[in-house]
This record gives sequence, C-alpha cells and structure tokens, in this order.
Amino acid sequence: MTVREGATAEQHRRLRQMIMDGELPPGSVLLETPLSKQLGVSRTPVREALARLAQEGLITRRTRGYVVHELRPEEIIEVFDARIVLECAIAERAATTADDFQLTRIEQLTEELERLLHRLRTAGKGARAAKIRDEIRPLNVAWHAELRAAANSKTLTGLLEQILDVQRIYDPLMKQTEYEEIALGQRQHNEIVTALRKRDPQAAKDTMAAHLTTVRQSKIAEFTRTVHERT
Amino acid sequence: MTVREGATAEQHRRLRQMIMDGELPPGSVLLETPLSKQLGVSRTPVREALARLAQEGLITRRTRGYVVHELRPEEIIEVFDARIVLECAIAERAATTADDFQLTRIEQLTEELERLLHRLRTAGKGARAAKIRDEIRPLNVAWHAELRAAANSKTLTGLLEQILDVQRIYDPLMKQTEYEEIALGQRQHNEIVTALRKRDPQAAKDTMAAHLTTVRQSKIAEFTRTVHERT
DNA sequence: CCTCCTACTAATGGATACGTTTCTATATTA
DNA sequence: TAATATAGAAACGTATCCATTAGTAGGAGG
Repeated sequence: MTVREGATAEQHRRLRQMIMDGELPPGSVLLETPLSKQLGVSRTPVREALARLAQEGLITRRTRGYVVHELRPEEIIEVFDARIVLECAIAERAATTADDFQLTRIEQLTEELERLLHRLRTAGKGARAAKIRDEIRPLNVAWHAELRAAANSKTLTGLLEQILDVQRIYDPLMKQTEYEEIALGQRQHNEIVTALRKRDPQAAKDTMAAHLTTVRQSKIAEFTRTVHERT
Repeated sequence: MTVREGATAEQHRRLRQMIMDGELPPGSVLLETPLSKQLGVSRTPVREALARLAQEGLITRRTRGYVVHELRPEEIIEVFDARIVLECAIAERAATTADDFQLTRIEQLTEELERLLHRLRTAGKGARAAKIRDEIRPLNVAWHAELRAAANSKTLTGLLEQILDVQRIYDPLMKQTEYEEIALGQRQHNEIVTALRKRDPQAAKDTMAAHLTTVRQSKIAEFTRTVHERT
C-alpha cells in the first residue's frame, strides 16, 4: 500500500525538495494562492506547509507571502560556525555514547568512502568521475547522519539537522569540491573514527573541529567563486 | 494605537503563555475544536497556532490533537546538555564580538543583581524575600539575553532560545532555588563578565560551563525532589 | 465477567467563501 | 516630466462547510 500522507505533509515535502534542488533558489517568492493552483491543492495545506518551512528557517515571511531564505556571506559563515559548535559537541558525545554496532556502521561507511575515493582518483575529471561523485555525496551525508545517531541526543541532533537544512539551500549553487579537499576530508573522517574507537571525546571533538574548519574554508571559497561568476 | 496582531499570532501567544505559566502542564491535551470555542475564534487560527507551537517543540502531535511536551528525566538532562553547548559557544564568541555598549549593559545588570542578592540575604525567607526573588528572576533572564545579543549570532541565539523555551515548560514545576545557589550563580556571572572584559574567549567559555553545570545540578535536584513529591 | 462488534459522537484534514489589505498600473496634476 | 492620487486586481486572514476517521459507549455472544 502507498504510504498514507496528508496533503499538508506532501506539499511540505515537495516544496522542501524544490528548494533543496535549487528549483526555488534563495530569493524566490512563494505566494499561497498561486502555489495552491500550481500544486493542485487548496490553499489550506499550502498555507500549513509554508508555515512549517518558515519555522524550519528555510523561508522567511514578507508582508505578502514568503521568500526562500537568503543569506549574506557573513551569515553563511555564521551558520557554519553554529554547525561546527553542534557537530563538535556531537562528536565529543558520541565517543562515549556510541555502541559497538553504531561504531561498526560508521567504520563501514568510512571504508566504503575510501574505496570510492580511490576510484575517483583514477577516474580523473570526466563523466565517470561525476558519477562517482554522485555516489560519494549521499555516503558522506550518511556518515554524518550515523555519527549523529551515535551521539544519542535527540535535542542536539534536531538542532544540527535544522542548521544543515538551511545550509543545503545553498548547495545547488556550489561548484564541485576539488579532489584534494575530498581526500583531506576522508583522512579526517578516519581520524574521527579512530578517536571514537579509542573512546576519546577530546580527540573526537578536536578532529571534528579541524574537519569542519577545512570544509568551511572550502565551501566559502566555492561560494564566493560561484557568486562572483553570477554577477 | 494597539499593536495590530492577527488572531493566529494572538492565540499562539496566549497558548504559549498558558504553557509557560503552568496552566497547561506537560501532558495536557490540546484539541483544535474545543480550544477554538474556548478561545473564541474559529479553528483556523488555532490550527496555525498549534502548528507553530509544535514546530517550536513545546507541544507534540498525537493521532488526534496535541500534547504539551513531556520529557523523561534523562531527556531533561539531555536538553540541558544541549543548552550548555550552545550557551558556552555564545559566551566564547561574545568575548570577541561584544561591543563596549553591550559589555556595559551586562555589567549594569550584574550590579543590579548583586544589589538584589544582598537585599535577599537580609530578607530571610518571608514574603519580602519572595518579592525580591520575583525581581531577580527576570533580571537573570535579561542577563543571559544580553549575553546572547553580545555574541552577535542570530543562528546560535535562535537555537538557544528554542532550547530555553522547552526548558521553561518545566519551570512552573520547580521549587525555588536556595539562596546559596543563587549566590554562587552570581559569583559566576561576575567571573564571566570579567572574562568578557579581558576579551578572553576561553575563560568566558570555561566559566560559563562551570556556571551552567552548577545550575543544571541544582535544577535537576529540584526537579527530582518536586516530581517525587507529586506521586 | 470478559471480549468483540457495532453504531454513534466528535475531531480532523482539506476545500471553499467572504471581507480586508496590499500591490500595481493608469491617469491626473504640478 | 515627475510625483501623486486612484481604481482595479490579487493575495491574505479568518470563518465555515463537508467528507473522513478516530475514539467511545453499549450491547451481543462466548
């Protein structure tokens, strides 16, 4: 049977997807009435869906309708700083709370990423490489998700996921990450896993801080490059 | 002129207040239809208000209606841990971002609290003391709010305020804090202010950690005492 | 006496209707 | 020509309506 899903939930999911896919880039205007026609439902579920997106920080209210959240460069950095705070806390916590099953899964994901990374190095820069990147990305997301689960804090996890959502609005605008940066990230993943196994919260936290700081650097560089080209 | 406020915003505010005041303690059931009659508006704004409260984490959806969010003891600790993470990050950040004007205001609040604390010590335990406590509480809240402002991060501030709201659901269930604990908190406030003035992020962070750890201890102690009595 | 079934009540999700507010484009005046 | 006034269109906030669904009480059967 198909999953029973209310119209509100469905439109919420659809709009969210459209934002994350870049179909509705930052600054896009969202109006209740036209959207309800476009999506083929009445205004009620659209209204509710928009209210949820607003509370999630993905869109902002205007006097009339909503706008997909736009961040000024310094705000992008600010959001990333908050992410670092939360994800470091999660790494630190996970070092003590992760059970063996969870650690094993993280290790498996790390190894899988390792394999893909080797394939990417040999693949160079063509269509083959792009395909491998498409496999790497969700695994990376899964790696961080597994770490969150291991930290065993619904509160921290929830807050971090909120932040990640806001960040993802800008993902479609980003250029692809350089191979060297991915490789560095992978080395750091390995270090973090080691720290978790050693049950060393301080090391887990510090390594995560290093990891995210480099990711931040590269993302900001990508972003400014990209925005520069769009003018 | 009175502030123009839609029915949705008004009911949202009213319900939130009722929850914070303990008029709707954790576990209370909130149904759209009865509430709309009780509050004297149609279901539409009530619906929207409930949806917002849910997104804020104050109430949770059930198959039919909502319930004021209930936390198991270990979840209360978890929420507090998240608060510590965020508020330490804010203290650390504020040490570099706070401008002189903000620092001065925090110092003024600290001094004001100092005066009230002395008055409380001499007032003993009667109705006079209760009155002073009623003055201390909002100042304490203001002190922390001013610190958040000084950290100059809408993101961190927003996340922390979410957490604080969830915590406040349980405030009406708490017994009053002992004088000694308030006094300790005040000494720590002073230390934090000193660290901010010295522009020492590490000290600000560490002191805040110490401060919130003691607050956590006392709150948890209060809470278990209180819950114990309610059985 | 307990369990299961059925019929009823009441709440929800979604659509629609209506009055109000805001935006926009056109026309008028300085 | 530029600024402003004004009329019309469009979106919003709130109320109401209807179909569906989830609880509930009461009765039949074991």
